[in-house]
Amino acid sequence: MSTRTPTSGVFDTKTRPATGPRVRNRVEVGDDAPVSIPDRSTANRSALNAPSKSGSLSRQVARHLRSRIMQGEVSPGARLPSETEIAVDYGVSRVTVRTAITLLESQGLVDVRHGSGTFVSDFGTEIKTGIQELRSITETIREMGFTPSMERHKGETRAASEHESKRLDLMPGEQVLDLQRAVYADGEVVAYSFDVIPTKTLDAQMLERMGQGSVFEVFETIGITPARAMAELHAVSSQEIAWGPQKPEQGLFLLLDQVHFDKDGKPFMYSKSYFVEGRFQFVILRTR
Amino acid sequence: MSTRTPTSGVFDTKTRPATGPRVRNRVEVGDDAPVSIPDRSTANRSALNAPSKSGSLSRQVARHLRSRIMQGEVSPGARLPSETEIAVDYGVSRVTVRTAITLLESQGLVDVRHGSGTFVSDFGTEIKTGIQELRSITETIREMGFTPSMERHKGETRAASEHESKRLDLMPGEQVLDLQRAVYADGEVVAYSFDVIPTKTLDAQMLERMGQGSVFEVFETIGITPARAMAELHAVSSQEIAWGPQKPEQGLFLLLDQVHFDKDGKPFMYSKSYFVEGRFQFVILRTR
DNA sequence: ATGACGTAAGTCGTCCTACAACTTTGCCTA
DNA sequence: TAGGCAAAGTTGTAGGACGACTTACGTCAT
Repeated sequence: MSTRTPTSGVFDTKTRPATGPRVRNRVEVGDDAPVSIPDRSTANRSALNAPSKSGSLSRQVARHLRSRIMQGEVSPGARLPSETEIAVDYGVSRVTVRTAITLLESQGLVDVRHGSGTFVSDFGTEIKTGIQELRSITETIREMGFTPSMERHKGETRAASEHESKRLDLMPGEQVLDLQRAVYADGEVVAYSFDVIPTKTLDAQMLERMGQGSVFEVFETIGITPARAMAELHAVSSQEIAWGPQKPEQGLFLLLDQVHFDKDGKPFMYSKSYFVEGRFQFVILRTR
Repeated sequence: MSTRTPTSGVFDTKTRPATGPRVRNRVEVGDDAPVSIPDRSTANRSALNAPSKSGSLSRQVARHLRSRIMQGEVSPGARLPSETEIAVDYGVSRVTVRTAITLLESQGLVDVRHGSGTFVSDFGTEIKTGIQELRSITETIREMGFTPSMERHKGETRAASEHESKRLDLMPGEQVLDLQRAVYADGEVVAYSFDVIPTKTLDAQMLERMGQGSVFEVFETIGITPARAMAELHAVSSQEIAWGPQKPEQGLFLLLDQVHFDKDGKPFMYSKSYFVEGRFQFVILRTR
């Protein structure tokens, strides 16, 4: 029985005025008035302004819904309010809500059933460390309940190789920061990270900070927001990758060969992350 | 320069009469149909009927667009026709096209830019198989332009192991079909597939057909629609997996250890797919 | 009382039309 | 020539309507 009875009180029904007037009249768009925002602000509508108002409206709604689901506002298997309800709640059109939900569905977070409703995936919340979500390794480790740490093995600037130039869309011979680090979780090595970062947009101070903590966090401070990464998966068996006292015996790794892009689609980092087989669990939710 | 000049002749202009009347009259489909569908069927609309008419209309459009892109009808970086054009072309509403494109975008196949157009993603490398999409191996191979084939190595019924029972939500000792096959693309082995299928819901004839072609297709015929799969990724190095004359030397594989669920969330297959390293390119688009 | 059946309400899927927001192009003006 | 502005094209959102599908419930015959 995976079909539950629609929980009526989920989400926010309680927090809304039950019989409010709910006005939605578009106040007569003035002829020459270039912009006129119709009066349809509401509780969650304004909530959208708080965390992140970047991107299209539907993406904002998607983000907001996502965070609410992740925070357990709706339990797995339970039904979401109808699209119409959500639309009214956020003060947006049903089209926008549908677009947002389509996004969440493609991420496997919810399950839309024609004629029945939209349900939170039964495993959707368990896989928040799924590989298809872009986040830093340290962040992921921390979220899994371990304490991340890093050991820098190498950190020097050099000319980019042809392969790297192609990936990073660089001119031949441009300088890059070559960063080689071991990643630990609770003192146990879980991955070896090889990052290549163009120095073009960085100053010396940034270069130094890159070696310390999370590369992602440094990027954030200079206004580069990682938006997506195109990753290739490979199985690798080699003794040339690891180093140090904890160097794994068999030399078996899962390689994530990836180029990171910012929100404008510009590549800003090329990295090869070798995850020690067995120490890190990669989960993918595959959908149609 | 990731922004290319919009190639004007992309997609289907060449394959259509350049200045033709652009007939858009209904071809057939008539029958006794009481419903009167507005006259907007067209070339690609009918094309939707051919390969796979399962799922919602927008999913059909998404599949069709996807296959066209995969087959290189539009080169990476080039612009797709406008949503309106596509809608007219397929004989569907723009909303449906938008839903389809949203899907493709979330899979990383295209890049939608407000006010500019929809572009085929250009990440330096050609887009290959997105791993987060759930499809049969044979289907994927076929879409990449190769001819898939299979060789059955083993196909017997036995009692499920404890591990398998847990994954498939079975009672202890229940019977399963143990299927071991090699997967070929153009005669070259690319993967070794180990499928475990409960026999509970199958008759003898189905069991036999399972061994022949795509398992997914057989499931489709009995009303079981694969909806999602929870997959674990591993790197494996072993000589115990492959067999036959094309057995790879180094025995290095990328393992996809996954449980398949139907649309109701019930598990119906547990499979371990060992992909020969280097023969199959897995791509993941990671987003925030 | 019980079971089968049909109906009605609720929900997602698609369609249509219209307009806002954004991008690109190219003409026009200073 | 450089800059700015207008227009055309494209995606994003809105609102209303109806079809398709699912579920719940009441009715009726057994």
